[in-house]
Amino acid sequence: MPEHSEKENIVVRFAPSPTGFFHVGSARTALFNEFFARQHGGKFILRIEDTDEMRNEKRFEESILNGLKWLGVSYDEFYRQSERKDIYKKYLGKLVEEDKAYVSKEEQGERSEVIRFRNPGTEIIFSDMIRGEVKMHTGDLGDFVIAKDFESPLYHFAVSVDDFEMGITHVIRGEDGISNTPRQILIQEALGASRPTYAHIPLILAPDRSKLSKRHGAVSIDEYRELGYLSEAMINFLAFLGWNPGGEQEIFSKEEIIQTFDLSRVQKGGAIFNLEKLNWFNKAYLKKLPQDALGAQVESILSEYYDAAIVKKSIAKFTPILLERISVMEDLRKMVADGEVAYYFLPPEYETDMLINPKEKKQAQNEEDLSMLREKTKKNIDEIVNLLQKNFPEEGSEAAFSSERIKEIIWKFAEQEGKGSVLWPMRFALSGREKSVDPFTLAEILGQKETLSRLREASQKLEKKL
RNA sequence: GGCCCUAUCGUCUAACGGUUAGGACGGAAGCUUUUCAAGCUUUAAAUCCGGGUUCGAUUCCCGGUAGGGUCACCA
Repeated sequence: MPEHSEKENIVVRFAPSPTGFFHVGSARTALFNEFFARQHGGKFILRIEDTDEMRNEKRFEESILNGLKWLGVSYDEFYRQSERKDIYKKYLGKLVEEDKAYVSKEEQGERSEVIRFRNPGTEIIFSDMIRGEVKMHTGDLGDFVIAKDFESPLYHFAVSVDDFEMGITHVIRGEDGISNTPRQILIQEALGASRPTYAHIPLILAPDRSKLSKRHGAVSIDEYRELGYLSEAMINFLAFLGWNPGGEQEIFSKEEIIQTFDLSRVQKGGAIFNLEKLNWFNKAYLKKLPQDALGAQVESILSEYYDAAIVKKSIAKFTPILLERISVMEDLRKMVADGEVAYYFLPPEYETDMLINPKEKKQAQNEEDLSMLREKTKKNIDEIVNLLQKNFPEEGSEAAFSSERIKEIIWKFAEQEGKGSVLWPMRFALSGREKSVDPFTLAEILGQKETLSRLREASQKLEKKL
């Protein structure tokens, strides 16, 4: 709701260096820049800081670009520092000419000559939108190196020149940049540039409160995307790490975030990257997605493991059930690996006595009790078969074979005999698992024919043990 | 170590001098078609410590402690 957008011409930049895969912390910095720019109708510049030829890699730049695209971050201008060497050279020459920098003979280090900044050693006070006034001495910085030679500017110099040339009004970056600020301000002053407003956002931490890095698991945006996380969830999660609009609503679309975003409400302390909360966000967004789109994804994953035709047949029925159990698409593969999906497609294999309700089985004192339980369980399964056959006379009337109808038919009998003694065996006969969806839903998914076949199979297995 | 930043439930956070310190994730318990899942309900759980200022401090100030960042011819 910014009404003042026209007044100030805001220009921000996101300036990553392509020396690693797109980190979630970087992603959040990019997002905060974008929120701020969009809210104020300002300009958002993407600047690849690739002055270190030894460490840059094209694949890292691609990772950043792909990640930004995935997060829906669009930029108004794009630059690579490696393509701007003439500009740096010009300013370097100017500073040397004005004796604000000088070519220095070196006794140690890689090369015998570098360009150093003539540090006036003044005290720098700058205001930070998040932290307030920050004061630092620059004397102990000495005459720091700003370029290896006229062709090879170093980070601080390139940043300062670019921020100046590009008219950057607000520098929004990670807290690790805070101690770089005085050096950059010194260079700005030498350049005659105006000073941007700073906002140093807190770092994203690992669970042990150290800086989040590869040894803590997935830290790159690429990994989360590949695991099937939804970009909406990632955006929401990242935005709420260190910032929140104050109310009790947690689910915010990117548009809503842009509307309410406020740098002065950004937290000062670092925030731990909490995967469980991310998963919760993901699940919430998963639920909001249209079922058929999700069904297509579920189908394509399951078809890798099971007969595609069978998967296709009842995809619409079990997609919602599967979705209830996962927070990320990738979890579906885990479910398959854990055998939690197979019974939809293949007749289950199990120990016969597993058909007996475990609560009853536990109470059995001896072989005789157990035998009686087998008999009772078989009787109950037979009755279920009987009821089903009686009520669904024609084979193949799949449409009528609904969970509601099945429940209606079985329910009275189940209540009569004890729900546990009827429902457990029924469910187990159909799934072969101690944990599964409820028997009625499962029966509907399997269809009349398969349901009866599995029940009869169970009955026969019990028969053999009697 | 120097400089700098930070400090509310386990975690993310709300409360910008007066609240039974609120919400969410996660945990526990209960309910539901005696398994799961989902859902709903309930519940445990925090102002780092010590001094000030003030009628009154989570909130303001100082000190301590703890954590973090940064100190390149990397970015």
